Amino acid sequence: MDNGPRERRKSATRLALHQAALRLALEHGPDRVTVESIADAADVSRRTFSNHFAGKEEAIFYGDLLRLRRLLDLVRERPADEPPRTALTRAATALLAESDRLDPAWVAQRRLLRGHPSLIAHQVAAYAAVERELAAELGPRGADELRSKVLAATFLAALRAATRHWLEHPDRTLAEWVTEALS
Amino acid sequence: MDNGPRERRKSATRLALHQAALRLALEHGPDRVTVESIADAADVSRRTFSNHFAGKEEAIFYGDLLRLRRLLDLVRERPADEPPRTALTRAATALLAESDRLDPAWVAQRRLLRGHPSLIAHQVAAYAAVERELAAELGPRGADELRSKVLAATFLAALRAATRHWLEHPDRTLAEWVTEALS
DNA sequence: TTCCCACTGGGCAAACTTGCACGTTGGGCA
DNA sequence: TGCCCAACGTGCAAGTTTGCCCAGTGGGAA
Repeated sequence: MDNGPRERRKSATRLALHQAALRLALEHGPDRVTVESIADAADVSRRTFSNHFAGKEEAIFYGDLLRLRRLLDLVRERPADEPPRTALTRAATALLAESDRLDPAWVAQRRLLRGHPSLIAHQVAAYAAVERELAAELGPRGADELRSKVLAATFLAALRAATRHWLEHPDRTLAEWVTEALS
Repeated sequence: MDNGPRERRKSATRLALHQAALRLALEHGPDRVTVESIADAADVSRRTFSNHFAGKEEAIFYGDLLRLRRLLDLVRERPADEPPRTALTRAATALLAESDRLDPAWVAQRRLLRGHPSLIAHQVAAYAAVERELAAELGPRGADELRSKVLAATFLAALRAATRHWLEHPDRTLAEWVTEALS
């Protein structure tokens, strides 16, 4: 983390592109949004958009990617001798504790997904990549290769299920659903 | 005027540096402000400051420079057959009409000048350069070389005098003082 | 079908910003 | 007086953004 003006500017434009993409997608529907309109909304050239994202879907899901990477970091921050399942549960709890103020953009993003199967392809690809990283992180904690993969897959699946469930039953907090799902 | 993202960003940086410089100079005094602190306040590197301004004084007076350049443009916008003095008067009136919402930063800037003679050197240099440009603009309107220079000099001097007077006697508007001074 | 056109992805050079390094300067202190 | 050091100005290479370019794609009209 260099934290000089250069890095700050770079992630600022990336964030601006993501937020513009998400806002426009929610506003007009994901299909009626052009890369150019996103770039304009972020006060950046179309070319610069391509420097950051391979397509509008990637820009829309950038927030999700950040969230997943944060989860990975939290897992890595767990003590190295912690058993795999404990580390995963604690990391998930920590992630939810960080974002207790429920990010409305993220909720909107989730709802956006439901009606647009084309977007889901990118979503699962992103999750698959993170899943591999997550499994790799579990090896050093005493899980063989297969068990690592299974744990990572089921863990993320449980998270997704709890989130989906929460969107339909907001009567309890997301944290509660997640805790229950992980048990 | 290209008005693409690049130009917008560039003048935004310049403006941010100017405003940071002015704010810090008013806050701590012009002598106790370093180039680095200005750059930090504008979220820009020290090197970038040097790419825009030769020194902190230039950054502080950038607003003045913009104002003078705007005056020059207004003179150029006057009909080409308008006699020199009329064009000058009308341009000054137009400039005042544009900035009727009295820019508090500009007022503060003027007050800042009064206690710091070192800053005045830069100020007069800037005015001298504009004065030459202004004189050059008067030639095509039927004034010989000497008369152009005299007109430009007296015109700017009258503006400065009216402004100074207004700072001490804010009981009438700047526009009124200027109109009176130019007559 | 064929043509047209908006949208897209990406190569390329130029512009802008940045980090680093180096030499200079001017004020404070031993 | 001589030394030290913060602030400054600037050359240079690398990173980022931009404008312009061209080729590929897909959907709609002739």
